[in-house]
Amino acid sequence: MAANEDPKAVAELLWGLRKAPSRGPRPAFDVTQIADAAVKVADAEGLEAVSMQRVAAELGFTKMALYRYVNDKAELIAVMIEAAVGAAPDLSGIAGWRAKLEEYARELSAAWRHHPWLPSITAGDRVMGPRETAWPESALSALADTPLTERERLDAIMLVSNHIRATHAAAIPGTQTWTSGEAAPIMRDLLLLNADRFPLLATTHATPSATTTQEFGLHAILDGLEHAITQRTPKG
Amino acid sequence: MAANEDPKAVAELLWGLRKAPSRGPRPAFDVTQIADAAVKVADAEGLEAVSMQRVAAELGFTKMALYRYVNDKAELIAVMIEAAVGAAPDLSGIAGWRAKLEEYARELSAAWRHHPWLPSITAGDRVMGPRETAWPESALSALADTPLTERERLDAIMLVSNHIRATHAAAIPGTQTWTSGEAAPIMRDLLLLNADRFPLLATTHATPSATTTQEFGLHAILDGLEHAITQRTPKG
DNA sequence: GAACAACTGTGTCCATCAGACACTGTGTAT
DNA sequence: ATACACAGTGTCTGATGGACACAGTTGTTC
Repeated sequence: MAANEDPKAVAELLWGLRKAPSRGPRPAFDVTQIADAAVKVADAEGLEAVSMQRVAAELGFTKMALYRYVNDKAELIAVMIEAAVGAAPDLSGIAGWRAKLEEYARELSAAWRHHPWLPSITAGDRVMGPRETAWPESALSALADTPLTERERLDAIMLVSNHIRATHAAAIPGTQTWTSGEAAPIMRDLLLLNADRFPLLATTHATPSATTTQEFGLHAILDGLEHAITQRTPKG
Repeated sequence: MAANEDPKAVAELLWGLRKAPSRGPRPAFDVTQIADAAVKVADAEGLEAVSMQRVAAELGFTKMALYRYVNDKAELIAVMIEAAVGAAPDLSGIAGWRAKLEEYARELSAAWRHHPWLPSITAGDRVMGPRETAWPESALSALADTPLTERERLDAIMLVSNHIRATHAAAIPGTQTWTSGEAAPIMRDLLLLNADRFPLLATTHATPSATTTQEFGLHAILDGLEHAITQRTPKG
């Protein structure tokens, strides 16, 4: 559980700056095969099933062989992410920043739906690979014609991405927050039992609505951004 | 690393439904002392330093003694959360839903600042204890006089909470996104080296701004909610 | 008061994890 | 031909969460 967390080494790995050796036996595989195998395990059995042992077994090699390609497990995770994120969407064919951002959110959500373990580990300070980096680049393009400052554009796309991330679990099939998962029904019973202490929560029966939690939040965020944009746009 | 994840058992623990035994030796301590010790470790050395061994040592007992009070580590985490979350804010003295939500966001942010490990583990489907449950109850009170539906109110407060959670790390002292952490400067160098592939990101020099990332997002969210609220409010 | 049953904390054991290190074998450069 | 750099393997360590048997303690029941 050490996970060296050496961002410089991770960067060299992800951006192809590792020097290829000239002498010695040919490697039996490469780092992308490791990444693919690990992604396969994570997709099938969850991220917690991904161990050096398990991934090595998937490739038919011993655990320690992986350490020739990857310094530690943190690097394994890094290449997994880079392998699992798909191609960033091209938003140039869409008119208007709002439609672009909506499409971006949809694409992001779809990518994460294919790899449910992805959103949780892509949070926080981290070195991204080139494929992943293309995503925020794409998102920024949506706001290019906007009067927002560079800083605000960055904040705006993080706001959208973080919202999709947070609502990801609740947005999976047709489930909704407070009604999905196995903890939710128990939580509901507890609230009803303690309705005197938590009247607002207890009476919130998760009324079915036309929009999902994810849609509601995205809509609100975009409305808020629109407000900021029109405010900065000189009228006339 | 099993973590039984039995939400029913967790609920019994957190809501005080565990039957107290009548016979046998008196317990040397109780579950709240375990929780406090674990919180102390997490605050000082991070969540990853919290192991059964470590917490038991803190109390001067063996690891296995803890299992008399807690079924597994998942329950340890659960009582840690309940012990660490402070008292939910009372928003009744504040006028207007927007000011109330702003205060709520501030309080939430402050609570998490005292326990930086808290936001990451409080995400997702989970059984909450009574102290923690008081928080969303408090947040809902901010929107009570609002024309939003129950569902929308829930979605709204989750939107705010999730935003605070996501921007928490970046909001710590005076740091900003893309400039905090040890990965950020490396990421920056990579972007400059590959400015042709990522022109928008590369030229985004994280221009200093008056507002923080957290403030910008919260402002946008509240603007969006205001839009939804005024839209539903019959004019005249 | 004695016997019993419930309960306590302890000691021992196991599987699994990430990772260090020594080793044998292999291919290339000299 | 020989030396060297590299490959994958086997073995070991320390930490993890947790199962289980055990001896000691205490309230309940006779």
